[in-house]
Amino acid sequence: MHVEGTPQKIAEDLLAHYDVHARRLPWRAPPGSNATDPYRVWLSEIMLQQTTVAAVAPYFAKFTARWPTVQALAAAEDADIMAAWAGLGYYARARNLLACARAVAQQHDGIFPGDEDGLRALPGVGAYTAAAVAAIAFGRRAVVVDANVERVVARLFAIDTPLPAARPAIRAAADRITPDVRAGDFAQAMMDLGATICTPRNPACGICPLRQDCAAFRTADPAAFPVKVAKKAKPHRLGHGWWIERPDGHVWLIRRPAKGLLGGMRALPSSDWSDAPTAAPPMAAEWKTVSQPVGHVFTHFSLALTVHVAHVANESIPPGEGEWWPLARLEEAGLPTLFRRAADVAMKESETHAP
DNA sequence: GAGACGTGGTT
DNA sequence: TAACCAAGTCT
Repeated sequence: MHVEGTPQKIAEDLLAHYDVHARRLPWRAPPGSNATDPYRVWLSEIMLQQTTVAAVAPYFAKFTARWPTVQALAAAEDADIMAAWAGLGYYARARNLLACARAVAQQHDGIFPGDEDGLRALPGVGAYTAAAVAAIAFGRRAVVVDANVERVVARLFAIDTPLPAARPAIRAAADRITPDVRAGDFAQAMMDLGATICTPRNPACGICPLRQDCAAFRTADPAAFPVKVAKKAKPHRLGHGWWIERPDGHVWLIRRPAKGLLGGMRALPSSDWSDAPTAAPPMAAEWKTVSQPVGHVFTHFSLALTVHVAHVANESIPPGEGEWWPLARLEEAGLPTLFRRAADVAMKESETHAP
């Protein structure tokens, strides 16, 4: 009969491994250093929500260079934050980032709350992020449960209840193995383990420091945990985007409504996105249609955006709110990826058919 | 509880 | 190719 790892042994084994193998990441204090800046921890945690380390790294560097403190970030213009976030996705995070920075600057004297409840009350900070910042930045014991921890814990204890129903049991198990000391290291060690060894597919059990503690390791298929229900297929949608260019090198950009998809971001004027979008151009002009639509996959649907190009006079005024943006500085407009790609194909079309 | 909410990399 | 997945939050 195998003796399952005690909670203490699991934490000890994991932290010993972490002491040697911790990933060096830009938002992590160097080994042996206790210098954790809550601002940098918080910023990294927001950026890392549903986003890979590789994608976050350049954005973290850019943000911390431009806005080194929460006060600096709080003083930034909305448009500058949104443009700097462009391409990282989940733009509600950028809106909440600014709201949170301003709340900390104005209501907390620029000092982040040091406990989970205080953090949880801030915009964009949910249960995971509050626990992570409390543990990593403030050394508080907190039960930090993200998708990595869910997977590691489900395997350690062979929890076979499907997600999301398994969440309470997983959380309770995570609570049991969370140590009273080094809570921040423990949380990051669990996430490192999930990201590098206890991966969703083909976990590297052979080099796992917890394999002797792991119930799933003793089954035929450790990767079968956690059990998940199948997701439904994404619908396909169609849409039209309108590239309106002036001979003096400007394009007409709008800003999308603050809420909803790509909310608050600059964009090309576009139709609704549906099975049968309205294809009426925003203004009378000689429109050319780019032959290949821009394909883009969002979280809950995929889109084929047909791009239409028109060259209009310098004096023309498209309908509605918007601004003429200089083509030479298009990168600074901070277009989300869909519209950046639409701009690419539109400009290629303009090149080809220039008068 | 379930759906909205981006993007890019991997399988 | 299509599906799956990533340090989740909000409604």
